[in-house]
Amino acid sequence: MAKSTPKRAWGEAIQNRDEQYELKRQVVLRTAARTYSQRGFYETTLVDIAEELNISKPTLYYYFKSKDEILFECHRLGIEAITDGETPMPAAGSCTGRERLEEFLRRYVRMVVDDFGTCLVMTGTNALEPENRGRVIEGRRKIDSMLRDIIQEGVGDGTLDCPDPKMTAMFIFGAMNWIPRWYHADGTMSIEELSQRLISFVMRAVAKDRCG
Amino acid sequence: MAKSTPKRAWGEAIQNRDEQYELKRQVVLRTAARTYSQRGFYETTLVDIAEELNISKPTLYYYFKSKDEILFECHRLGIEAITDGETPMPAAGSCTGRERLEEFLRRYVRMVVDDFGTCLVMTGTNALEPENRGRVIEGRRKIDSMLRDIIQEGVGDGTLDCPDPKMTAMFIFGAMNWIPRWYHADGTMSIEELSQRLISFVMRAVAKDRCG
DNA sequence: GTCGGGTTCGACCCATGGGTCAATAAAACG
DNA sequence: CGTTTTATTGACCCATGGGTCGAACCCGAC
Repeated sequence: MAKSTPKRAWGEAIQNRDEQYELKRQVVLRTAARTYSQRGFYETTLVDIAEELNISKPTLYYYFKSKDEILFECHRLGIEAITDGETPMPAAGSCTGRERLEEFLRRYVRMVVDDFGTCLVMTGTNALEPENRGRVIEGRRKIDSMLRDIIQEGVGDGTLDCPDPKMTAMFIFGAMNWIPRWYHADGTMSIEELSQRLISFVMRAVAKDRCG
Repeated sequence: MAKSTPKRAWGEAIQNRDEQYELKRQVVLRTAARTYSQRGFYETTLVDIAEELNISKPTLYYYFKSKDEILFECHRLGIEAITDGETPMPAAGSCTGRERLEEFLRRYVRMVVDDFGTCLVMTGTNALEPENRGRVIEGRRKIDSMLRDIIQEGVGDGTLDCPDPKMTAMFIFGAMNWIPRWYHADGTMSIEELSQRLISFVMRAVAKDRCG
């Protein structure tokens, strides 16, 4: 039960005040994301999160204004991992739709196995307050249309082939969003391997020319 | 807000006592399943369900012993829709693995768009009490291995082809379990059409010989 | 009728858990 | 060293919602 450092609750190196603050916020978010994903949002109490960090509940309120906000930040980070990746997606037209699809899938899988991505797809948006909820839904919608557009592009340039791009996108999202429910990074299979398998599965389904 | 029959809350024809009881139980379950799926388990209060039925909360307790039991029954019905279908799955060996796969997918999609099936895949098992939870997980495990076995069979008889049947099964379940999150039977697309699209998507990915 | 069981509900109980506050401890500052 | 600012917490508040209970109600049977 006791974490690695029983005395120094947070246990990071000393930095200046503001950095320290931001750093602790991040730690809270990671922990919360993990706990929300594992036990579910409503099954997780703020005391649970606090205990995992060896701090007290009111301290959480020093960094966040509500349980809801914590969840929202987790979702936001998950979404941004896709929409504002450090290296941007190759622009439409710069390569084939099929290549862009592969790149998108690789990114999305990487996102979805991360704490925040997992939290995004495991906890529904129901829990969020109306305003935050709207923002998250908007973000997801954006990601949805990214994939849809890529598929459409691939159909256009002849590298992909499927009857209904919109529905196909949903099937693909389903396959990927389900990953956190069964995949656990316990060494038996690397993320790269997982990602590769998913890509070949999808490619067999939608690529124009067959390739095992 | 007011339902069709403001006076007679339940609104079915009169039957004998026991049938009436069973019938009302079923109505409660359907309503609960729908509400749980739409708003989420924790966002749904027993009063919500009661109001939707024009009855009071204590009446629910005349038919069920807890909120948890209601959810469990919903899950149970969802699972049984697959495991104990009226017409049993064709036995292994009676036809090709590929044919059995198609049949399984058709069944599963039909299940997943039904109220209970939707509830099963939308609400996590976290909400359930340990005992019921175990039973549900056991049921899901059984369904999982059904699909896995079918795929394996297909690989064995040469009608299917995929590198990792276990993982492939998970991708397929993901694609199907995600359906309730975007598909709504509002007339624009029939369940049969949906089912057919899903099947061709999956078949392109795992069938040995290509067929658009 | 009126009796008796099946059915329904208003009113209540109470544990849970999100959220607050005033008081402390720990740094930073001079 | 005081003093101010930042960080942390024990103790508390209170709305919510699952669950209970006894009274009332309905309805068929004698």
